[in-house]
This record gives sequence, structure tokens and C-alpha cells, in this order.
Amino acid sequence: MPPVTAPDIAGPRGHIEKRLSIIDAAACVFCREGFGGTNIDMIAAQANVSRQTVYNHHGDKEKLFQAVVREVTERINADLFDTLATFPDRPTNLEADLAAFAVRLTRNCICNREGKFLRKLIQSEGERYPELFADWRVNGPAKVWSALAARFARLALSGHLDLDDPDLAARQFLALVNADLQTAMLLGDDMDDDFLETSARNAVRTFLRAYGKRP
Amino acid sequence: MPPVTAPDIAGPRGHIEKRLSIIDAAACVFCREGFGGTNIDMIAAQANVSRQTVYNHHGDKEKLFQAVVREVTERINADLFDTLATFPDRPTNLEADLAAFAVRLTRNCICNREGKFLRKLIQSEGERYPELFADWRVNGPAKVWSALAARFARLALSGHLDLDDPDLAARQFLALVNADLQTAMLLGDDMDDDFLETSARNAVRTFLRAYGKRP
DNA sequence: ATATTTTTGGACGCGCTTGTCCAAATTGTC
DNA sequence: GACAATTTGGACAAGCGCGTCCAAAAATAT
Repeated sequence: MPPVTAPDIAGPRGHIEKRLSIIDAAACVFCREGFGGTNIDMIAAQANVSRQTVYNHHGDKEKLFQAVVREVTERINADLFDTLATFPDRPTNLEADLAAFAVRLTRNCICNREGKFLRKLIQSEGERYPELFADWRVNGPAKVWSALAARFARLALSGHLDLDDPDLAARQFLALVNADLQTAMLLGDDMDDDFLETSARNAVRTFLRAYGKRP
Repeated sequence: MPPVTAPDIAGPRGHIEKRLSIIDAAACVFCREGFGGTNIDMIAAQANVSRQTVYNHHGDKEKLFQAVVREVTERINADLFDTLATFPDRPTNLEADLAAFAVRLTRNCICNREGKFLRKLIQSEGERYPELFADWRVNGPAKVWSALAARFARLALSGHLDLDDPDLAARQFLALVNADLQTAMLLGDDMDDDFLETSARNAVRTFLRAYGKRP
């Protein structure tokens, strides 16, 4: 084993462009075929790259997979926190503002390519690589949930909501937002923007019937 | 190709006991490793059976997989409709009765072995074998949802609930029931009976705050 | 233009998996 | 006990996928 520099954390030396193109292609194929069903040739073809180049950049199928997971979880986390920052802390129209927030959440974090990939990945390969996702779970969703709960708590304090368990409210808000999406996903329906807005309105309306301030 | 009797729908001629043992083992291994990551020897070992016997009963890896999916979807459907039949049509204590129903739903259809397997399967292999699950989607969840909506509509007519869209109410009821389960699943927490009951109570309480009859 | 790095494509060995064949051992039936 | 069906284990060919090696070609830097 020659004293080669670590080939996965720092780029070997080549064009970063190909590097990312390979990771993108690998994400696509891994997502479609699963880890076991993927072979390197598929990835090379999808990335318009020779098979050898794949091995040059990421030494191993295993290492490549880990690089893909790192990349996707980082992107998803960034999207999650970006979207969370648009939460309506000082709502003018609570129902409309929450619905708009819900639409952003679904569009940017749940229905996009990374979201689908990550869901699929966690369920198919999550048990097999627990350490790969453990970090993401703690630094991603867990933090987002508690941050969202804090926002709801502030809305309660400022008199916009009536709730006693902000964490539960956050979980249920997300569940309601997902309600129509999951049925559509199971039935294979496509989800256009109209659908996203309608389902967000449904979710927020019910959420406010349960937790809205009564006059 | 000799005029052999169809080897997958009707049992060849042998002991049914082994036949089911093989399907059970195959379900277990397929669920853990995915279709691509599974090889017949794992299944044979798990079933305490020779590899040849696997081929004798179900001619092909593909056919075996299809048999497993048929078996699991049938079981899940049976469980779904059995549980649906215990819906509290004439509730004495609406909140408690709905919570008990929710617990049955989670325990018998969502958190059991078949439920986990099917979820994993649909997300990992659903795109690849669309026809395999199309039948199940139509005859399983779709019918259950509309049946559940009908129950909620009757509860509204009998004055127990206040809702205008029973289908939406059914979707949101299921979403709320799943709310705590999904966070627990993502974090890898184990879900004991106490947890199931607490999360069911949480779900029903919020559901009734939104849709319960106001005095 | 020259030197250096990266990419390419093809060939190769190796191990694993699938599916088949078959004779012997086991099981169940009459 | 005799007979039929089933199971077993082992051997086998064929194919596939991983990872490596290497020399030629292309791209990039100097």
C-alpha cells in the first residue's frame, strides 16, 4: 500500500468539476438501483466519465457511497436551515403565512431530489450503515424540530397560538404538512405546485383549528 | 422448456411447511439486504434448507421475490381490514375509543414486521417493479382510506364530529397517528406499548381539538 | 512549445452468484 | 417393509462486477 494522500476527504488533485459530476451521477444511480444493485459502470456512464476516473477520484465503491451520503445530507441540512429561517415570527396573516412556510418546506426539503434520495436511502441502507446517518440525524432533523418548536412557543407567547407542548405541536405540524404528500406519493401521483399549495392550506387550517387562539 | 406445471402459483407438490418457511426467510433477508444485496444462499441458510430446495419451490430469484411481495401484501391487507372493522362506530367515550383504535392500527399494521418490510420495499424497489405494487395500492390503502373516511362521515352525521371533508379528515387522522412514530423511527428509538399509547392519545387529542363537536 | 497532470479505454485476474444436474439420503405413505 | 416423493449436498459452467495495471491520448499549466 503506497503512502498515497487520503483520496476521499481532500480532492486528489484533479478537476473538481468531474468530481462533483461523479457524485451527482452516483447519487442518481444509487438512488434508483440501491447500493447492491449499482455497479461502477452505470455511474461512469451516467457521469460521462471513464470507469477508471471514478476509481481515481473516490477509491472504492464503499468510499464513493459514503461521499455521496455526506454530500446529500449536507445539502439537505443547508436547505432545512435556510427554510427554517423563513418562519413567520411576526405574522400578519397567520394562516396564510404558515401555509406559505409549509409550501417552502415541502418544495425545498421534502419533494426535491435530495429529499427523495435521502428518504429512500435511510430506509434501504440505514440499518446497514448506522454511523453514516447518526451524525445527520442529530445535527439535522433533531435540531430543526426543536428550533421549530421554539418558534411555535414564541407564537404562543405572543398570543397567536394556544398550545402547551410546543414540541408536540411541531411534530404534528410537520405530520399534517406531510399528510396529503404521503398519500400522493404512495399512489404515485405527481405533485405540482397547485397540489403543494392546496395540501399546505389543508394542513394549516386543521393545525389552527386545533391550536389557534379562540376569540 | 418442458410442460411443467406453473411452479409459483400452485405449490409444486411438496410440504407446504417448508414453502412458507422459505418465504418467511426470504422476506427477512430481502428486507435486510435489499433485492440486489441478497443471494439465495443467505435465504437457504435462514430457512434451514438446502439451496436446491429453494429453487425447487420457487423457480427463480425474481419469482421468489414476487411470491414474497404477494404474501406480504396479502397479510398486510388482511390486517388492515381486520383492524378497520374495529372502528368505534358507536363510541361511548369518543376520545378513548379513537385512541384505542389508533393503537390497534399502529400495532397491527404499521409497526409490525410486515409493515416495516412493506414500507422499506416500496421505497427501495417500488420504482423497479411498479406492477407488483399497483394492485396492492388500489385494493389496500386506497380502499382503507375511503372506508375510514366513510366512518368519519358517519360520526359527523351522528353528531360526534364536526367536519366537512371526511377524506381529508381520514388522511389527517392517519398523519397525526404517524407523527410521533415517524420521529421515533428516524431517531431509531424503540417503540414500546407505552409509547404507542401516548402517541395515539396525542394524535386523537389534537384531532378532536380540530374536528370535535364544540359544546 | 514543452512538461505535467488527468483522463481514457481496454485487458486482466479474482471472487462471487446464479441456475442446473445428479446421485445419495431422508422423509412420508401404503 | 416397499414405494414414491422430497430434500440434500456437492460439483459445475457461465456470467458479472470489482478493483488493478498500463500505455496512449487529451487537457492543462508553465
